Amino acid sequence: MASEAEPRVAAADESFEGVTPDAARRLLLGAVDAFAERGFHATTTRDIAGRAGMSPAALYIHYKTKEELLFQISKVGHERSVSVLAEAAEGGGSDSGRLARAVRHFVRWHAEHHTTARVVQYELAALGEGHYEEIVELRRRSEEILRGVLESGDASGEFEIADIRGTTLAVMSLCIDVARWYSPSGRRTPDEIGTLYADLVLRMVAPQGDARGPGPGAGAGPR
Amino acid sequence: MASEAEPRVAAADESFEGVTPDAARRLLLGAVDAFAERGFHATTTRDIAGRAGMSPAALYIHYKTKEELLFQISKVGHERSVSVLAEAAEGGGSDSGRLARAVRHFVRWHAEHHTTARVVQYELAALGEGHYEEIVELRRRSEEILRGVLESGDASGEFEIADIRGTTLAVMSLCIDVARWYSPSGRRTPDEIGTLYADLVLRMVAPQGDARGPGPGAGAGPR
DNA sequence: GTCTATAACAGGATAGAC
DNA sequence: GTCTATCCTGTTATAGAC
Repeated sequence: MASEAEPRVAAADESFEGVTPDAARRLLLGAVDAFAERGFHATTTRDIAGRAGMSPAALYIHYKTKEELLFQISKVGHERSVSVLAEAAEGGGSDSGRLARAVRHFVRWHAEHHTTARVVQYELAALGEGHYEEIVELRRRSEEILRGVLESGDASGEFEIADIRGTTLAVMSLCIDVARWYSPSGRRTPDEIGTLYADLVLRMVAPQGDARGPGPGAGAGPR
Repeated sequence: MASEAEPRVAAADESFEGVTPDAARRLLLGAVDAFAERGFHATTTRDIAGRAGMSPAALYIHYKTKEELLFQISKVGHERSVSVLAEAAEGGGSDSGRLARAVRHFVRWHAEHHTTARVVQYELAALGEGHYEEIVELRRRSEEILRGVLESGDASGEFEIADIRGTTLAVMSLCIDVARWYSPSGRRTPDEIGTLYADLVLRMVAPQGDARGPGPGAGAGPR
């Protein structure tokens, strides 16, 4: 069933195109696929090497341990996603425009690179001690970028946000979870999801004119 | 560090109180903790048995395999979360009230039972073939319940939703992801998060009076 | 039902030839 | 740099005493 020769790496993830030499990159791409499919712990080094068309031993020329492979993926992936978010948020325009762009691009990244994103978002716990700390710092930056946009819009009155930290968390969460459920065979393209989500998020922060739902206790019913 | 005697099960998760005999329940609770902390594949049967204050062999009297433990957790957990959602959504009141209640309770469940929820939401891929199908059916039910509320509110004009399936997915996603990031040592209680999220979701679906963001290209700025 | 002991095997990582 | 062969550890699951 699973042929063990000839490189077969499904992920055409250009995030790793800077990695050299070629064998190291193939291993990284193989690891991304394997980790995304089965999780870090369930993936064997034999599997990774096989996907790269190499013997198990060859892996250790390029990476000291399996965990180092995970760390590289996590680092490059986080750097990419942070830079996508930063570029979108730092571009000009109104805060609404910046927020919509940030959400659209961040979501799109998580869908288009859902294999990488899945590893990045769901295998953090498998990182070694020092490595984990380094990654957490990158995650903190994402959150700060997004919070900056929300704060700016709230201050100018363009948004109306009761709980900025909580809303930041919710928006991040919404975007990140795309990596969990997205499938290329699903109904929507990454861009469609990004556009839909940008709209939903703008609604979340839009000032409430006055016409709020007519029903009783819309915010906090009893019980 | 890790003592191997005496039952020590952290999760006081009442979801499993119906499980008998006592040893089987302790094993299940130990497995929930272990799977949530380290993931299914990284968890050893020694660890699970140890948490239940038993020897590794004793586990196999109550469960045929490690996967069967996962299946039981997943099944009971899904049943619980579906019933929490169903009760909240089926209660009376306006559609806004029902939606707010559904989100608040569903989120609260994912926070309060974040160990169980983490296993339920993130270890699906480790389930055996037949077991996986059974669980997917339960997940489909959750989605249908939520979609029902959104459809009802949209039809009556209480909500204004452009893309019902997409919005259903987004709301589910938002709630589910709480299990990933929630920590009991965080700033917010499960109920506070539930209330915040219910408010954000109501905003997502509220009719847009007219006062939308003043900035140019709020919805879809050029690239 | 639980224990101790162990079978049977898989996986991470290394040695040394090419 | 890559391969084949292998070491060694740790894992699931079982056998048989109590």
